[in-house]
Amino acid sequence: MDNTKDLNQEPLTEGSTEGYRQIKLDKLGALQTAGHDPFSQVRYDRTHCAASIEACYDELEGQAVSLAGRLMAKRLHGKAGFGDIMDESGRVQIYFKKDVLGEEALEQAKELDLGDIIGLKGRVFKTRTGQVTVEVGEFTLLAKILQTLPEKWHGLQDVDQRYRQRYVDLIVNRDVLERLRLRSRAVSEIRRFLDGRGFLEVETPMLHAISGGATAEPFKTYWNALKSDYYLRIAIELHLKRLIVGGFERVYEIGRVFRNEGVDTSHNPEFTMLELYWAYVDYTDIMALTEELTRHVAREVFKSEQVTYGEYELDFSQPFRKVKFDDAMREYAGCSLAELKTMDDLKREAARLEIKLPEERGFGRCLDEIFKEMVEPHLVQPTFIIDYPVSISPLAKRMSAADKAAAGYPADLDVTYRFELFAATMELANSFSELNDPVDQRQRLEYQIADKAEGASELDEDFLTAMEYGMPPMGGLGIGIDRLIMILSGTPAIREVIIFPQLRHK
RNA sequence: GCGCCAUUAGCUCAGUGGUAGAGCAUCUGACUUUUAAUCAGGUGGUCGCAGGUUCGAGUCCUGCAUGGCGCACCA
Repeated sequence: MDNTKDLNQEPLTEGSTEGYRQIKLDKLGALQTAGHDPFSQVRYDRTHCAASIEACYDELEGQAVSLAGRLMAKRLHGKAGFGDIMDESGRVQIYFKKDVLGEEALEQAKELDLGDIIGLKGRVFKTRTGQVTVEVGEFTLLAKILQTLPEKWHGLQDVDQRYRQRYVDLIVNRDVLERLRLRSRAVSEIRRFLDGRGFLEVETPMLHAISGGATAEPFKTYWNALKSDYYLRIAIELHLKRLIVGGFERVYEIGRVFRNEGVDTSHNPEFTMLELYWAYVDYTDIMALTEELTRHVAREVFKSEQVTYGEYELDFSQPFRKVKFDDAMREYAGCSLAELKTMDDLKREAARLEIKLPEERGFGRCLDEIFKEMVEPHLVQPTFIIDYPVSISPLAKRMSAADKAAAGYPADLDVTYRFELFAATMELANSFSELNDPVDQRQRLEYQIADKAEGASELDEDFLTAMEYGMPPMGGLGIGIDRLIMILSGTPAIREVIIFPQLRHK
């Protein structure tokens, strides 16, 4: 494209999309012809960030500073003009004046477009209205915008475009950048917290030959060299447990897992999980750790243990409520686990409660459905639901007869040492004293397959073999990081806490 | 996958079968402390895409695409 073409030959397109772009291309071409190619610049030395100019005004008044960032506003006044420059820290006003810059540089400044990236050196002062400002002594164009930024009042509202062009969203909707920055800090803080307690971060495969560790439909892929189907992992669990067999005693992984399911305000098909395993402790230790971790991140990163989340006011400052699964069912579904032993029991209660059970699914999935329908909507404040039935807990250890008696459960009720953490009716964490009996484990996984649970179509024999080498008793934990960030940042939409959420390819 | 709704200028939006609009942005001119700068004058449209009804469709109908919400799927 000829960037130096005469502007007068294209008078009719100036207001069109191509026209806007062509005008900027022409400006760029003129600069390049004059030997001022912005894209030849490789660095710009800064002394300050934008936000520090106002924050440190008392020390900086009258001082020379250098800044770099994006031009976000222009207010021209003939032989002078104001602008706003934005960098990651924030914005500061800049002032161009002919007396200081000279005629040629002032003209170049007036040619700048909203969205151009510039570096500048200047003197800090306050205008007569008291606005902290940098009077520009010299400036350099570091990148030329060719597109047009969205409007300054309303920004970019179109949800589709916000996610597809997240870079534009980030430029004009600064709260998005701030929220994603908090997310990163929270993840760092989680690592610090766990590292400080002797946990070792590890990385395990994302490509799995057998999909396991959770009940979910996997994404399938194909490994050409091996001529084999593979799956993207749906959980991290089974590999981390192998490490505990091998002798690691405290491990965790923070990483992406993939589940082949729909998108809604609390689901993205790829999401970030924290899983950790801690040898020789039980689920009550993990419960304490989970509560401590959650409160720590709320306090250190989000600076508040009270959060407004949609219609809810959540309070993380108080000890989290602990409710037995059985008690929650009695209270909200009006039936105890002792009354729910067969598929017929479930059908009877579902009919009474007017719940539609999933078709062609087994006992566990249907019991889970009743819990989800009747109990979960009540779990607003941070709440641990504890002691899940074995039918929906294939990897959790069975409660001993002594513990069941102590907790008041009937001797014939099969419950496990398991908890889940809920807040704002959403599941945040899942944990148990891990089953380490390889014979029982085999039976449970076979039951899952017979129960037609999704993803459970093939036994992971190597995992069972690992367990046969002896797996110490341990507590395990999984936390949905995206959901935790949603809750702690008060953002009731998972896509607002994921940098590039999944969308249909256009 | 199902239902409802949306899609008009770069962005945010109005437009109720009869000439396609506003604000911001952009262009031209004026303006040396403005800050949603101001003032004057312009440019800018495949009304998501494809059909149909009608003398006439941005508007009504059908299909498709993308998105939103709800449902379904989903520890």
